[in-house]
Amino acid sequence: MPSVKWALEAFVQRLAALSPLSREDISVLLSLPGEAVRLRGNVDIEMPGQGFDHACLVTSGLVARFAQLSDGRRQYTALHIPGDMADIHRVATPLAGSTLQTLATATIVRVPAKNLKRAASNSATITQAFWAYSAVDAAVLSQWAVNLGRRDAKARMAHFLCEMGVCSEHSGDGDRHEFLLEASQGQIGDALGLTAVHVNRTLKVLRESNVVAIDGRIIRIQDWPLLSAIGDFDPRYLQMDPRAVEAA
Amino acid sequence: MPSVKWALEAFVQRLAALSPLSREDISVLLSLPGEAVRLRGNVDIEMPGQGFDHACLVTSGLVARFAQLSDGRRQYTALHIPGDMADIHRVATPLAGSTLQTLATATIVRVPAKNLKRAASNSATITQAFWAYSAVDAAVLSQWAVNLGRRDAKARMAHFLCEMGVCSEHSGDGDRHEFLLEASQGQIGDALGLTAVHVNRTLKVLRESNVVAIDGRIIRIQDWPLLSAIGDFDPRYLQMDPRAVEAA
DNA sequence: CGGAGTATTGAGGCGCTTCAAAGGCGGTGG
DNA sequence: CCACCGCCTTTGAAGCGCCTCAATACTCCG
Repeated sequence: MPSVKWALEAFVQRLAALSPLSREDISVLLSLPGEAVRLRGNVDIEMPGQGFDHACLVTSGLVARFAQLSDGRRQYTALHIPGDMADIHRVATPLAGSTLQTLATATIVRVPAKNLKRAASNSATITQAFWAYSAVDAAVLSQWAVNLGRRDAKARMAHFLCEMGVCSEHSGDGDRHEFLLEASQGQIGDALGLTAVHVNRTLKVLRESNVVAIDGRIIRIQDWPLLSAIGDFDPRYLQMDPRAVEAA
Repeated sequence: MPSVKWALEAFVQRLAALSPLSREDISVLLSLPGEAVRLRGNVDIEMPGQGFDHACLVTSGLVARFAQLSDGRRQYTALHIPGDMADIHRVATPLAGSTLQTLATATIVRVPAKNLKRAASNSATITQAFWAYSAVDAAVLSQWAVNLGRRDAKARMAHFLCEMGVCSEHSGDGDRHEFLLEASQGQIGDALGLTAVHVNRTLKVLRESNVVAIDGRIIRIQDWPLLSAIGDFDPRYLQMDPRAVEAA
């Protein structure tokens, strides 16, 4: 049961894994203020066009970053798990118009942007860590673009499930072979650029070939090697997987 | 005719527009060393898996950042015009496996990574500027993901042409209504997640409805309002367009 | 127990891909 | 200098993948 304190610690640990931080940096980051908020599913957290006052630290649940077309359809550009600071990039460019939405019930911590700015201004190593964090985020996004542009529905789904598996394992609850994915099929469609109906059919194919089993929103991956082959999945880009880091 | 000096100046100007830089920062950046290289089209600049020694400053021509599937198909994740530092994000996370390819003949400047690292380490404001630059790059990429996931070929092409128009105008050669796009239809397909054949058909539709005219690789946009309506294009995300910046 | 959101399945249609072939253009070598 | 070759563009025909519309059943919550 991730607490607010846990989420902040996880975030700082991730930063430290990407870029060296001094003991003082870490204590500055751990004492960042923030207001915890609990939200139900399918709620928009930030409105586009508004000023950027607060960054969003995910504490429990799942939060999607998305962009919207003028007709209202959405495309998720990232999914954030507990321990992620979903929109820290806006500290660097407040104009960037990304917006956030909860998938299921989630609790988030609203961290004032000016405190993040100040922390970055006062420590070059913190700025570098934020930059590295944003850069990994962008690397994940570029894999997402490949998924959308060049893979068919089955491969897209397989790649997505592998990514979610590795992330869940890293976030501490569940391992990659069995984890909770708190998203409806329509929301999965917004991640994969598919309709809800086709998400359903695609999952059915994977289920019937005994690659994955689905019980409610629990995903059990029965044949990881096959699934990652179908999705052409290489976990290195996540910079999260201990097994992959070893290999490098 | 963009020179090496011009490209570096354009890059520094762009940085300064995104994040405040001191006079000293600017002179440090302008004296960055680098080796100019001229490359023909369709050449891979960086191989994946190699270490990251040099960043790539585009001086003339067009350079694509891409990811590759195991079957060899490519998806471009960014197109870089003269004045862009194509892979500066790798200074922050060298593990990020983005690779570069020239589209047509291009000249680039290879800037040693360690000089960029040192410049960032010595100045917090330079680090912030690099971070902001990467963040805008990521914002463009997220629009690209929306394009791939949620728009059909015609809208995708329209959005792409609008983006290229604004970028060309900003880079100084041509305006948004008439510019040179040095890419084959197959390469445009790699940007849009389409086959070369369908790129051709899609362009034909746009030509026959008198929205754009194409003469070799010169794009003339005859009806900008209509094209940007078809593509649902809003230039603000580029953080490049003076008219859009005014509006904000 | 009723209602809203979600999952599931079918039928039909369109959009994009694949395969194929012909013509244009520039570069290279005999 | 011209013939040739490779790359690019263009167009056609056929097929499949995904979407749209639609209907039914399930689950959670008030």
